[in-house]
Amino acid sequence: MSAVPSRFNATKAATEREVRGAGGAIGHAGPVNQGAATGPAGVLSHAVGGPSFSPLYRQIKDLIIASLQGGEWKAGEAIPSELDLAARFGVSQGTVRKAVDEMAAENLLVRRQGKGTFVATHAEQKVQYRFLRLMPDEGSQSLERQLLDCKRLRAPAAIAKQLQLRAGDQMVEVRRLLKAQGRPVVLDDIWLPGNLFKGLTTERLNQYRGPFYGLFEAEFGVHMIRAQEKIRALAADAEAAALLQVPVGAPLLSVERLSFTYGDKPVELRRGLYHTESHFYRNELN
Amino acid sequence: MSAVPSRFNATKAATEREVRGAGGAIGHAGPVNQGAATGPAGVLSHAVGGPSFSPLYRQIKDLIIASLQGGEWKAGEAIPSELDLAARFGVSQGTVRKAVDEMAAENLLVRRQGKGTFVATHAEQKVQYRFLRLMPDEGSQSLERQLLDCKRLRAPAAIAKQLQLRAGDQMVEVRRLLKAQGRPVVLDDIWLPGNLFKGLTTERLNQYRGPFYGLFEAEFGVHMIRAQEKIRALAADAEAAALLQVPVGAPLLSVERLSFTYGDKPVELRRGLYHTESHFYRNELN
DNA sequence: AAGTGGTCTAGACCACTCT
DNA sequence: GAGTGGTCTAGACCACTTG
Repeated sequence: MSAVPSRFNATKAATEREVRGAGGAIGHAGPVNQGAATGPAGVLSHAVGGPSFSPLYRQIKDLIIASLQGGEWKAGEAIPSELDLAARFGVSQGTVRKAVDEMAAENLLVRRQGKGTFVATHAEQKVQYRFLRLMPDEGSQSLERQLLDCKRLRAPAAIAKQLQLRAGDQMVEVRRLLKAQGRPVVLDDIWLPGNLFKGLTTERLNQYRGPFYGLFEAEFGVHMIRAQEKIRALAADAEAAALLQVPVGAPLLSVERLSFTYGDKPVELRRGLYHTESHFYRNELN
Repeated sequence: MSAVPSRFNATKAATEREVRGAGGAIGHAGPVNQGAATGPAGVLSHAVGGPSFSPLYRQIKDLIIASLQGGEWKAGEAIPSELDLAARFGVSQGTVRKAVDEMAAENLLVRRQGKGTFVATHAEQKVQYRFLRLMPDEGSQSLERQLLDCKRLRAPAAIAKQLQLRAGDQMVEVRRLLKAQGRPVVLDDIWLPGNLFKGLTTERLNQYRGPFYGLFEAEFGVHMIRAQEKIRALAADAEAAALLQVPVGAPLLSVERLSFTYGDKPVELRRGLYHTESHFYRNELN
């Protein structure tokens, strides 16, 4: 459940200061360090010179992430207040705040003044298409979904490798279209690890309203928190041309996406073909 | 030079508290508010119910941005220390810190522990290609530049509009190739407002080592801090095909970029055609 | 040793939401 | 009014860089 984190690491701080054992008590335990006025006391998580240096707020962050990963709080739910978390971890509210601030910046949590802090979700109207960068040239986004296929298969080596599975492991393959005003715009092929998505069927996918990632959170407890995309231009082959209703050889945007859950674990591979005649892929550079 | 910012805005805080005039003294002026123990005093920048609400750290941030915009510190230079800035603005170090934190998160400033805080620049090795998302399938990035053209012209309406100029205003047009291992990969057309880039010539562009954006900072004081891109797939026309050494009709990535400087002012429009046979456009989704 | 940013704490008060 | 996150301050000490 909870553990009081070790303070700092292999530094001079470990000398001449009060030192605590690793097995801290749960709940309110008072400030961890009483040795000096307010300065942090030292305990090392590795031996001197070890590879890990981590400020206290980052250790707190890791503990909160571990709780998210363990399903202690589900997508869309509130996590405990900052004061509660501070008491639980035996640190000040300011330290919890800094941990939560980082997680909010990474879109793991959402702060709402006066209400609390909530586990981020893909299933809300406001962030409905968090990972979808396709925009119409005119008008606003509104896409219909058409499921083409959903089947189980043994992982081909190339796909297995990216998902860190063994070739031949069970996996789910989904193919679908996204349409705008009845015209096909996106053809997606999606691959998911079979062990995480047991019971995923065509019916489940068709019943669910909202984006797939909302379904994955609610039904399978898999949160997509980050993704990498590789984008290229390529010519439509016969199959893609037919499905997207474009001539063979027409230029299409190829978007290959690898999505990660907590702990940088890859849990989805997706290959999208975008017809960019009246839509474009938007990106912000900072 | 400096001004003590107004505290908060049209809120209850403005009552029963010490109030300062707007024309604060420069340099160390002591804490602005002595009325209560530490709480902020109130002055309104607009009348009650005005459209502006801004916490103190954001007002400080705006003042720092104004100084950047005014050229008080140039790209790559150090800005004053947090304590100096705190004294200058009459606020605590913590408030300056929060302002600087936000600016560092937006890549306007770069913090270096023990050394100071520096104005971000495109001219450093570490961030050499901050806005270039093209990656080779194998090996590491190394591109040669070939300038094809640099001329002045009167702005066509479509381009002028995006740069918030009037049609017919002076502008600079640059065309160039980027090559990897001698093979052309990117064809860029670049449009710049003529009034900001007086004296930009083929020679200046060819002489400068490093990315264009480094030159723009150093020679013209124009910092690109943010950009929006619209990406599509299209077929190579005869001209692009010849320059990129691909067949006519070959699929290319079209990347249209609008870049902004301080104050969300657009200062560059760029249209790149990328040959994505052995390169791809990388993107991170959060 | 001095100066800079980085971390941590403690306490005050403000703004927002809900009961 | 109670509870939540948001802002601001003050002070201590740590880590890193430079002289």
